[in-house]
Amino acid sequence: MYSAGVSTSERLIESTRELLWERGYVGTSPKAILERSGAGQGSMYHHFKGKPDLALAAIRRTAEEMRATAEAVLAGPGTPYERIEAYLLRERDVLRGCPVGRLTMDPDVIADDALRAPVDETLDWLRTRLTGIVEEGRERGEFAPVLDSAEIAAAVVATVQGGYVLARASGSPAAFDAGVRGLLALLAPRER
Amino acid sequence: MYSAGVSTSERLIESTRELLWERGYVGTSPKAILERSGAGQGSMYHHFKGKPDLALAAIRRTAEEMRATAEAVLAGPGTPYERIEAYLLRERDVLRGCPVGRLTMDPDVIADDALRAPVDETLDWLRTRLTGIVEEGRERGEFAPVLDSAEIAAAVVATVQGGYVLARASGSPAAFDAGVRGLLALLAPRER
DNA sequence: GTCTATAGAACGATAGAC
DNA sequence: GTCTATCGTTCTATAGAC
Repeated sequence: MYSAGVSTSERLIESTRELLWERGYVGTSPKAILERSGAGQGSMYHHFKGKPDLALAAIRRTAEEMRATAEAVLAGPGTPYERIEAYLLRERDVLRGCPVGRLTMDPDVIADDALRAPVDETLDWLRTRLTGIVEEGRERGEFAPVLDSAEIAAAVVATVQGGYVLARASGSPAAFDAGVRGLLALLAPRER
Repeated sequence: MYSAGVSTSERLIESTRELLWERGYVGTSPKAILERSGAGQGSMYHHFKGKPDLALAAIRRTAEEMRATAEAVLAGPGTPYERIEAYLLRERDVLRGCPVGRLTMDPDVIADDALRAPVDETLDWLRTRLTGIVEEGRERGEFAPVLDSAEIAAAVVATVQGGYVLARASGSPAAFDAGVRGLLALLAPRER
């Protein structure tokens, strides 16, 4: 028998994902999740052990989605520089911030190893993925040999994460764009 | 008549500053502030209109302090590159994150123009200050003329703010250091 | 200026009927 | 599997004594 819509547990997870992105873990209450999902109190505690358990399911899915989105761009065509450029310039809802990175400012997420793990793994995967691309560019002569691939990769991810901070502080995506363009200018292959 | 210790309103502000840094605005309750400061319920509402008012006083002071700390390094001796390097490498309690930047992930701070203002102004001041230093370096020939000073400044601030994210995600300051070193390597004056 | 008492709402979770 | 009812606590704020 096919359901006309989505399952209750599915709606709970999706509503939690939205709220975690908007308000973080500390700022998201079970009550708000229930209101958004349309589920009742009992349903939530039937499908999940509690707020941390539901949040974990939501965070895991968000992390997985972020990874897939990044991979789609990073595995695209072009030189290493062009692929990094594509990643940095890809369309983003800048003022909403990074749904994964923002969780690092949540004390209850950082304090809980299970909740922090998917955040850590995702950002670590991204750095490792970018390290490989930078390394490829170094071997090709696109990037200077003196550069450390892992350090450049960290700088790329940090610029994005920090760009969100600047944009949200100023209420405009302009600061994010400026930081990204600055980094790309520094990274750009130049005649030497 | 001199007080033996600090005033109650002073202790309230300092306790709020600590809690905002550790737990953010949403995660900080008046009750927690009272417990940490040792003040009673009545004292807090005598000196401040409520949580937002007290938080505003705390945020303003933290912003002022951050600006003074940055200025102390940026106004130091050395070439523009050396001063930026000194800023990036200055000792930090990396895992605690930035007491100002972390507030951008707080929905209630971003939603309140009065609370967001000191955050915006501080990061904006920092970018402007760095823009001037980069511009000076460009004029001296330390940085390539093709570089946009404001964009480089934004990249510098973003790397720091994003470095905190990476460090907190991984539970280690190493990722912060890597990003900073990556940026410095890209920025370093090279023979051309 | 500080204290205790109290308020109404929201928090996170559980119980038990259906 | 979903619902309503309820629990004990915390949240933010106010009242009023001292």
